[in-house]
Amino acid sequence: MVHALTSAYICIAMDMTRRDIHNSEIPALCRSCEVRHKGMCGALTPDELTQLSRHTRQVAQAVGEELVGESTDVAAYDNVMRGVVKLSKTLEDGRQQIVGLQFAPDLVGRLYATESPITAEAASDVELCRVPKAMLERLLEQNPALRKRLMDQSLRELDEARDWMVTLGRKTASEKVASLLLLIATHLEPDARDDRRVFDLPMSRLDIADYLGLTIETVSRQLSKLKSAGIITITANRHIDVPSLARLRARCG
Amino acid sequence: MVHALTSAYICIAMDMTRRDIHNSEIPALCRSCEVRHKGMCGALTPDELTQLSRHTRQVAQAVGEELVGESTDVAAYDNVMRGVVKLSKTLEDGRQQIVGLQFAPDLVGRLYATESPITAEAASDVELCRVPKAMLERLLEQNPALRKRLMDQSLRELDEARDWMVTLGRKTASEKVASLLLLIATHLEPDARDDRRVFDLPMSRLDIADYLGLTIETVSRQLSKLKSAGIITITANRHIDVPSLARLRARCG
DNA sequence: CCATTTCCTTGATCAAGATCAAGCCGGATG
DNA sequence: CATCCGGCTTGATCTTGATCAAGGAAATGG
Repeated sequence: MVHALTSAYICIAMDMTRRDIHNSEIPALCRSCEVRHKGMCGALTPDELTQLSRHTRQVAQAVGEELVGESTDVAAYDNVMRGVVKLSKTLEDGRQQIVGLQFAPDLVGRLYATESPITAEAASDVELCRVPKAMLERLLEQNPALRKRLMDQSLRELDEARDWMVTLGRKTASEKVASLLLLIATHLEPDARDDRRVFDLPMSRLDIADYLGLTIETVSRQLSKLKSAGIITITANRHIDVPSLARLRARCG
Repeated sequence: MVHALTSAYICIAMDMTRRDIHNSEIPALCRSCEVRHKGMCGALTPDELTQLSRHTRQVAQAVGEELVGESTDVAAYDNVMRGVVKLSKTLEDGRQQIVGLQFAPDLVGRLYATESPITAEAASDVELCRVPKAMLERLLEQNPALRKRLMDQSLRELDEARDWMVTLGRKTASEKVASLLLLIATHLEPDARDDRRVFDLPMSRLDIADYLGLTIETVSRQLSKLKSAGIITITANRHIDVPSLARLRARCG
């Protein structure tokens, strides 16, 4: 299920399209960047890129594999190339809460911390570029553009976390489920022209429940309700068709 | 109720005690920093401080006053000197969720954004130092120490937001209330030696409910339960005595 | 191919917390 | 001083979502 990666590169949010990258001075190792949106390559000098590529490893993780554990030493940062990574925290008695999802081209890993405050796991099959911690931090030191990218990602994640707190604290079960579908639809089909979205849920019902602070039964019931209300169509458990994003959004509270 | 501020200064997290500040080269305008823990002054050169002080205003806000509104232009950053600032988001129908609390010496305001994604309000009476947005961003450009401070604050806020997501999504009402008391106790009495904490709640029951994703009735009931269980003593509605922090923490789930 | 297991759905019941309602308390006001 | 008002508490009832339970569907493995 997991495709082999074909070259060493690293991508972090950068306002540069793939075409831009092709046209730039950036060495070949960066050219094959598969990330749909934008890659960070442009934030680095050719020298830095060459240096980086020597230490970067491509990693493929199957569903459920753990990238970093809670209260575990952080040895590397992972750049998401494909798939979805879930960030979670667990209470002593096993109750779990997913506190964030990361899509390409996010960087997984708490900057500067020696110990990860959260667990990062592959929610779907995932492809990663793994950079040694010290390496990235050194680059960060000397490269203002890269620094700004990561500052922006952190601030965006903070905004997203706070948005989600509203969902967790104040929305009903059906609003929660609608909000999640909307979130995933906009991340997986960001550039669709019209109001329709078709995508595969990159996570299990349990993951959904843990992200929404619900039980799987409630999630299942709410999805069934959205289905019978004609807001969505579900086939093969994971394949979702949202004929009108506007109609879905109206359910988000 | 709000004390007058006595001099222009700005304080942002910095590993420098008040004594250090007194002993340093930093000009007089910084000396009267009232923030208990650490001030940022040391992160700035005397020149920068002088320049900054010309543009900094001291502001006092009574309970309930708004510092920045949701989707409102950000013109300045506010450095909290005393009191508690609540960060909140509101749904169309009025449901509200508090998504963070800020204590001295936090900086209030979404860095770089032109539009604030959240509302910031005084939860208690508050004293602030207000810096023009452009000014701080210019300093940020040229001062690595300051940049690191703010990066660290942002990452800490992200960690805190994610911690709170567990509270919102997976804890019971009584665990939520216990978690909040613990949070406030550790912020308001950070350096108490023993296991006892005595403090005044810096927020109303409604604020507490909005922070915990509960109703005021449930909050009230849970506080009464903690009281009758002998975990806490409440006098005058706001004054809390926690004889044993460990016993409280045991309730936090 | 069938057996097993995991994931998902649906139904019945239960309980945590919301809602509705009444009253208390302390401070402000005339 | 009496009244008013906002913030808080407490009680009664209701609703939402959890829990318990059973069975179906799809993936996995022999």
